[in-house]
Amino acid sequence: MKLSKKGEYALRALLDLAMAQALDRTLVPLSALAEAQRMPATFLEQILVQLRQAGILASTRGKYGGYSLARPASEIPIGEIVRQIDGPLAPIGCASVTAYERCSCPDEAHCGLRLIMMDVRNAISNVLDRYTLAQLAEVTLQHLRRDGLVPKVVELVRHLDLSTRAKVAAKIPPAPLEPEFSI
Amino acid sequence: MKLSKKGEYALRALLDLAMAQALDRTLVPLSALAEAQRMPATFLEQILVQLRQAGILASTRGKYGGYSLARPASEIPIGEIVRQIDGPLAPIGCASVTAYERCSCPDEAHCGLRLIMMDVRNAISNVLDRYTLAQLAEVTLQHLRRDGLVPKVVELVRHLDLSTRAKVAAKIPPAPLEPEFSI
DNA sequence: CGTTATCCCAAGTAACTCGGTCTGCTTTAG
DNA sequence: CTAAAGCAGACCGAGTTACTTGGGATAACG
Repeated sequence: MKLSKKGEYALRALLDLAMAQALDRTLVPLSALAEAQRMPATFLEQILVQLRQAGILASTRGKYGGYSLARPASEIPIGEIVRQIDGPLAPIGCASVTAYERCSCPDEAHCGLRLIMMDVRNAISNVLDRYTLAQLAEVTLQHLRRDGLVPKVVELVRHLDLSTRAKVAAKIPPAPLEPEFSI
Repeated sequence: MKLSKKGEYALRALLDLAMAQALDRTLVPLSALAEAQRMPATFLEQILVQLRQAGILASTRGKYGGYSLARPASEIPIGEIVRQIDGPLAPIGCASVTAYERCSCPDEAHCGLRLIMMDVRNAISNVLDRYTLAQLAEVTLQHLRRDGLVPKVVELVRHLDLSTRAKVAAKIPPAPLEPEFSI
């Protein structure tokens, strides 16, 4: 029931991005994301491209460019990220809701295995599809604040020319406004 | 969050074995298990060996031999089978209860990802560690009975010389008696 | 303009895993 | 002795994973 490294890196990067955004650093370069969580930058790049193509991430090119969330973090369920990178949540195809696939067993109608695996898939979905990136970021920030800390990614962005970066960031068209929390 | 084919085959074979046992066919040859669920016999064999070494399965060699459960089906949680074949249930090592492993993130104490993945691992465990093979077999048998059917594996064993097979089966030392149901 | 920091994209790749097969035993009932 | 079973383990091709490499395209800044 493993999550791939790719999936893990995607979640780490997005979590950092969401926290940075919550602290008004909306545009974060790949290098900062990679360093903050000690992930191989070139590998992470592929993942971020995939997330952009999936409409989860937006990017700004050129000097002082970087990545930002394409939508408010509160509208990005963790399950969407995992599905995008690692495929369906269900342990076997015939138990999947979003990507059902017939399995090899001769009699699916009477297959107890399928029933139990549907339970598992629902249990997973009940966690991953309920939590959003915003909640995940909020919880993590609370933990950090409690110990008087700031996310490493934010530290790293601080060193950069902030005034210019802010100008670039300001150009991002539909300023992703955070709607009210609703859970 | 996939279950491997190996894990799937293990569960299918054990489910058939448990159903066969519930219908007084305690000793089932590899060939019947493989055919009943259309699994490649030589591959399945490796899996069954692994399950025997793990103390889940017992085997009887020689003509009219076969496999049987090493313990009552009610004492074999599905989670144990999955862990044995596919490793820990947790999506990432640092969220595992039974096989914790430090992850690469620089600050595990404040890692929100870990928290949510522990939720996932608990959700999975709440399904797989609560259901036993006996319950799985019972549910499946009920479904079959409702439609007047019998598990294919039992059909297949029927064709074999039953009197001899029963004699062989009788030799299995501590007749795995089914204790009272306790859920 | 050129430099520099950034993202974009496609290809390559080493190691590993998956899903098996093949070969040749040993054990046991008849 | 033979047939039916399990045992042991080497082998293998294809795919996946987790990366790296290399060569652009963009955009700010001097």
